[in-house]
Amino acid sequence: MKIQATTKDAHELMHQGVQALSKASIRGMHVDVKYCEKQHKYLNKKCDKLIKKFSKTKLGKRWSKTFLSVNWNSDQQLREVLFKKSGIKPVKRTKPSKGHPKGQASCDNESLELISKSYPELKPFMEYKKLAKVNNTFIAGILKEQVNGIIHPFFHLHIARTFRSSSSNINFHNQPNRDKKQRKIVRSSFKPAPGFGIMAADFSGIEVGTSCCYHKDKKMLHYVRHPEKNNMHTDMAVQCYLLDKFVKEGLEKTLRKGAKNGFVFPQFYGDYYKNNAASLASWGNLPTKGSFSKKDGEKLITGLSLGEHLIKKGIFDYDDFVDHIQEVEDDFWNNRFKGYRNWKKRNVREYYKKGYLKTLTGFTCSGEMSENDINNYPIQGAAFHKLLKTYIEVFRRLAHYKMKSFLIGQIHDELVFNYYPKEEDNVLEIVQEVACEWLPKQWKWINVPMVVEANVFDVDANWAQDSKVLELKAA
DNA sequence: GGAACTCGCCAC
DNA sequence: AAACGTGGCGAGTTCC
Repeated sequence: MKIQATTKDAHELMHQGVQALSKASIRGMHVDVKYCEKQHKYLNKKCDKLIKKFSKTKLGKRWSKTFLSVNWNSDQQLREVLFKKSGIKPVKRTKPSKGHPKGQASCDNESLELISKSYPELKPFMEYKKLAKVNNTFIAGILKEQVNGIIHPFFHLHIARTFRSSSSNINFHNQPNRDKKQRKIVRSSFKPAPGFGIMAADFSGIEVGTSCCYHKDKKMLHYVRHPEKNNMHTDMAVQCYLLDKFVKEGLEKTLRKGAKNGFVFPQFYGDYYKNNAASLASWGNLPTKGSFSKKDGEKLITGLSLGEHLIKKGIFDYDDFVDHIQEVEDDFWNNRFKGYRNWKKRNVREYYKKGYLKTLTGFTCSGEMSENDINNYPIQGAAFHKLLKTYIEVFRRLAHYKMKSFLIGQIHDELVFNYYPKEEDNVLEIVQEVACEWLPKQWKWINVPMVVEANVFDVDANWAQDSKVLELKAA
């Protein structure tokens, strides 16, 4: 696989991008060293306590007896204890590799979660693993990289095969966000320069929007251009779970998330209905084998449980549900988004004919690619390039107007600033102007509105504290 | 004592 | 027929 900037525009994007991003690395971002050190000690203590608790249980004792030198961080030892000494049946296996052609019995969190239903004593151990990850990877990482309270994460443009960026030392791209507890612990470490505030500007639905620039699918364009009329993820939740109506509060909101993260996005990346069904079931609190019952799933707004509701619709067990999701998949590509499907077919055909692909942003991908790769790379790359071009221009304008506010980095579809309080509105205005109006003028192939969600944190507040949210759109 | 591999998990 | 895209990194393990 090889990818090259084959237009002047693409070349300039890389050169200017490298310069703008390195300036952020050089300037760096402030971290709260005292907080990190305190948190590090506290988490170590907490981890010790959890392990002490676990080591007194049956499984814990068995582990100690089995090995001369116990290592609570060794998955190999855990495997031995669970699957050999205790006779527990593995939930799934790891990917086949050189050393293990059939894969090994997996002991990831998903497996432990299921096993813990019969062995609740595993709970403190699972908690330990979570906290150890936060402590050793994130808090320790910051302490290791900080110099005088400032870290200097790198942003690379030459690593990702899609010409996305990557980040290292520390990796600014994977700081915990979804899990509230982890987010709080880790993001509290990041603070603005004294007297400044943190601001983050997210491009909403950038990958879906960028896919539209390629396939121009009518229905998807309608969804993206008129989100207030129809909402793709809501519609898919209704279809996947056979809802009669969708209500914004309650379980339906979770089911919408399920449809988005368990069906729509995985489908875009090339996943298929069997995996989707399992994911959708777990989002809906349904069993992934056997019959559904009244007890399954939380209550819908109608008063019925989700399990009860599905039985009423003729979905009696998990296998019925899988069949149903297969039909949803079929409808998704052959009916709802057939324009997208046709583009994928054309795209693959073109690649096999010519041996390379072109992205809308002027990059050429050649070499060996799978069909999923062929349809993903151009979208993922161009989506990031929208952010990068915006980053460069915003950077240029901040300097041009001699503003104090500055960019500290980027997270794929999100610009991150330190804003100077008096310039708050100016920064928002610049982002709005550049992202929503200037960018679509530069790249005429952009056929969907650019929408930005700005998160403005209080002055001197850290990255985990409250922020106000503003939506920026073209005037 | 380090390189390479494996697994797991964090982000988009 | 097969079956999820892109990264970084910690920790354990294996091999040289």
